[in-house]
Amino acid sequence: MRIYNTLTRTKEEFAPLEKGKVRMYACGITVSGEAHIGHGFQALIYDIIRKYLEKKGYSVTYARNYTDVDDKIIARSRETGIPADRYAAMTIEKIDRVMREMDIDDPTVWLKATENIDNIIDFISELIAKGHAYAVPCGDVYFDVTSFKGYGCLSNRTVEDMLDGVRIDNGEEKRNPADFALWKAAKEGEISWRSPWGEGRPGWHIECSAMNRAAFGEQIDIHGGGRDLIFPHHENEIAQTESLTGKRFVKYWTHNGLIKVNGQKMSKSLGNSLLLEDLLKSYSNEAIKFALLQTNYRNDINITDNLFPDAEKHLTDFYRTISAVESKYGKGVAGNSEIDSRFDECMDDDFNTALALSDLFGIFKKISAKLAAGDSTCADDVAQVKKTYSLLGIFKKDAAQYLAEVESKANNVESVPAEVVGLAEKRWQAKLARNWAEADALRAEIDRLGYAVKDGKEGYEVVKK
RNA sequence: GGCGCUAUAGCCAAGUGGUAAGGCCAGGGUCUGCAAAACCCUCAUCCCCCGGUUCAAAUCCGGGUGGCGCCUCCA
Repeated sequence: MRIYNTLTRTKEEFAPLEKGKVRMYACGITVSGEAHIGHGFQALIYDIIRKYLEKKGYSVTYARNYTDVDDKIIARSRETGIPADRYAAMTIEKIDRVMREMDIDDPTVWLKATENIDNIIDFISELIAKGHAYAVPCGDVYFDVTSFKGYGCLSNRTVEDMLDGVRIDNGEEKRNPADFALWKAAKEGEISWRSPWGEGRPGWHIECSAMNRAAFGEQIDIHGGGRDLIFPHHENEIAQTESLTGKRFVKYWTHNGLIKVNGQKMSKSLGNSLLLEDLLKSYSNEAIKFALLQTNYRNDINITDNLFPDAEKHLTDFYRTISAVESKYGKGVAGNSEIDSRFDECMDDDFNTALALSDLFGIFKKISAKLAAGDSTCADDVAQVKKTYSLLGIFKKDAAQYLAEVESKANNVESVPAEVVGLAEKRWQAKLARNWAEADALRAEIDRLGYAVKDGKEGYEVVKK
């Protein structure tokens, strides 16, 4: 199995530090707002990586964090009048709920910054003792980037490079503009904890280093997060942890691509954030996953208007086939090793979910052909597909349940005006009377109103064009 | 200005040395009063440009150009 390592910019053969065991950590969400599709994608891909490693026989410990104290949370707290800790807890609850709706599993361990304040303070104290960090009179503590020779190794930049674009705030008392905060002194009315440097709160980067150490010790196998975290967040984690331990912190650094909407970066300022909660109103969680996994996790995903509808359509087709097979032959027995080994072959190459999903079209073509030919082994193939692909979070539902869900979500999106419904009914009657001229005239009328009539065997359906 | 990612058909997208997967769209056909659906067929002599390495390159190297991102909070 090969994994792309951001540190070396190559795909490397995967071999954990300790045989048979994998320690992995993925940076979670700063809980200042709602979960968007980018958060969902990141949670999804690391959930899949964890599950695939387990399938390969590894015993995986997977930790994720919630950053539950930061500037934005404090700002939200001010705006809403809700205490920061309560605001964070409420947001976490909301995010957890939507992730469950997405059917993304919890990690082995959930870590929260506010529950690790002692670990963070210890970590900072040790850095100061070793000469890698310094406290300034106002109560801030900074990491001294010049004290760590490897600084910049992940993002491939030097301290000089960084000074080029760094913003210098006059209020800060840093020795070097590239130094970053480990501890921030509390301002009036802010949530804070007692520390050797006064009342304050942890900086963002230190929490991941400290919680990693608390959860795993000095070294881990896989560390993940969005590509936007490479610098400065992950660079700083390396600096903090490695200057303390003197050991390589992470064996494989992995980074997922970001979500773009019609070619533009998704951001709050552009107002194009797609919230999971909203998407789930229109699409099944499986369609959302299918859509996201059609692109390699390392690439950015460009969400175009037809991405989710197409994914839903494909899944609907697949589920219809599953339904037809199961109603004829019942539930089969998974035993098609070809489907499963081909899937593993794709996943072994840096979790190539895009390739694995594209195989489904061929697989279902064969299943349909078998069904038409009266070959009952198609039921076994269906059972295998469900078993194999459930790792990606699809085909986990009962076919009837899925089809009903999609229908109700589709109805949720479009409601047909009564006028059109009336015309369609008139047309159906004309059709039954074999009055083709009138039926066609009514079809044209409905068409003008922006709807289309589709006849089935037993009735008709009206859809928005 | 520095750093990184990326460039494959109208669109999405896989493919890291052996001669272009898959999906959408489009076109043709079968079927059906018509339409839709379904099914079948077709759809990149070529992978941004220019050089180089090689028997062989979309794939490796060098140089360009374009797009995106990071350098401030960000999955």
